[in-house]
Amino acid sequence: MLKKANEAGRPVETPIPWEDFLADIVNRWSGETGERKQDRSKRREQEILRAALRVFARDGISRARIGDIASEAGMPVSSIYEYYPGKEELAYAVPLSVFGRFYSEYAEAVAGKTTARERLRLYLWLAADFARRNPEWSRTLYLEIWPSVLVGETTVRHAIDDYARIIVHLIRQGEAAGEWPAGHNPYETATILNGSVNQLIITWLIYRRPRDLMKATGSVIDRAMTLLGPVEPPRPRRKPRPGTAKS
Amino acid sequence: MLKKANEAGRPVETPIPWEDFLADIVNRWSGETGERKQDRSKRREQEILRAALRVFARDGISRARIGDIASEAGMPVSSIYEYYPGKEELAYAVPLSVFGRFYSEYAEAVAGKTTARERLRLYLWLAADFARRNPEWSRTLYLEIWPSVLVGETTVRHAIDDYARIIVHLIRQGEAAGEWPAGHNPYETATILNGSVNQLIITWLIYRRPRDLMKATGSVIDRAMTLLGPVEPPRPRRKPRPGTAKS
DNA sequence: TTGAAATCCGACTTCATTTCGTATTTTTGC
DNA sequence: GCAAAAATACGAAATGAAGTCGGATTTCAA
Repeated sequence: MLKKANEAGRPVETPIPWEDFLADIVNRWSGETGERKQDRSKRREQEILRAALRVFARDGISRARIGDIASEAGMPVSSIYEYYPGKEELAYAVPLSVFGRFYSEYAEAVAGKTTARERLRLYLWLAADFARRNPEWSRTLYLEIWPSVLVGETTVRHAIDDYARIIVHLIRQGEAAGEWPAGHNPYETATILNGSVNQLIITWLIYRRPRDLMKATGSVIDRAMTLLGPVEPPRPRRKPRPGTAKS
Repeated sequence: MLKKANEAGRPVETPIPWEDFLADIVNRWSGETGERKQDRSKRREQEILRAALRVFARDGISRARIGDIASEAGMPVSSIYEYYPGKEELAYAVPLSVFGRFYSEYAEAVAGKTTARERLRLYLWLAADFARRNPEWSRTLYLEIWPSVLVGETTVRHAIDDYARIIVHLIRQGEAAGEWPAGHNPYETATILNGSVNQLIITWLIYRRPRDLMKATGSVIDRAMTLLGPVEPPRPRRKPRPGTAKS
């Protein structure tokens, strides 16, 4: 097992087993949304969240009205306040309720993968695919919540931090396993990977371009991941040359 | 002159000279903010914008109150409405008033650069540096305006579109000049470059990390730009496509 | 200087968020 | 099962910020 040195005084913690690391995160976000005692209330809370998801995605958080969410959920306005202290808190609860599903999906899908490269590729790919399949959620998360100043010390912020943590972890994992060289700052690499995929998703959400999001995602991920190092150590480097002049 | 083929029916327009292309954009955003007749009004409008910039950056757009902006600017609330139809429009006007400065700075700094690679590198670098030097502006732009759903067919959106257009243009420029091969989709390359730098800026704005933004920016840009191709093509001896450029 | 246009500003209106007291339903103790 | 207690539901009323209006004031050009 390769032993990694600390850099810049930050504990690197490579030895944490991948399964534990991931399970920890999955558990943290798959919990129930609230702490309601009665069953009826739990159902009601779900209805509020589903209604809020739709209305927020349709009108944007700032233009959305609690009244609309209430009627969409089929209950009086004041009942919303029984569950959430205000509009802002509700807006933060909405993406969280879906975040757990993303991590679960990933945990299940990644089970068969053994290399850090495969795991990382799948992770980035799934992020885009999940956003594509849950457009109302991704609209609210990527266009309104994620970059917002308002995200102070909130729970959503921790969920988003975990999102990035996984990428950094996988980069270190690949270094430790010798899948790619360890020369670069993992945070910088993660910034490039994460930023590329986010940019792709955001552009798609706003402009519906590229038309085929997942095709572009595959292509962008593959290119960005070449920054990690050679695909397969023994293989001589060959640049992708898709545009052959003639067939 | 290199003739580029259209792809996906979108006009490519490579032949547009760089200077004209850039001057066009600089002019578009360096104009005056409003169409006020009196001098006093122009000063007043500037005061509103400056006050709004501060308050929006401090409280976030949704929490900011027009009343606070008014007192910060030393005028009654209703005077704000004399200049802007509402809070949302004011929020969009704020970043625009600074956008022109960014393009001007770039136009001036890029004047000496002759290769597309240098121009592109400077552009990305300046974006981060400008954000760092104007934290109130960048906070509002990157964390609230830029990704927002609310940015429908607004003027800010066009300003942001131009931001991305420049990147794509420079990538094509480098292809045309043989600085790097032309095999890749320029939009994908632009997504990676743009996304990486944006991610870096956003992370810095929220977490103040990396501590030294510009050092990290240099490093991230250099790495991401290696995706374009070899650093120095001594002589473009073999092009992927036949019949390209000058013999 | 002077009048028309531009601008200023305090009071008022509108509308969405949030609070509150009571009614209703669910759970708990026996 | 049956109260009593706890949890939840909801209408109405309060709060507060955004936005409107029309008369007063200032600017500018002739």
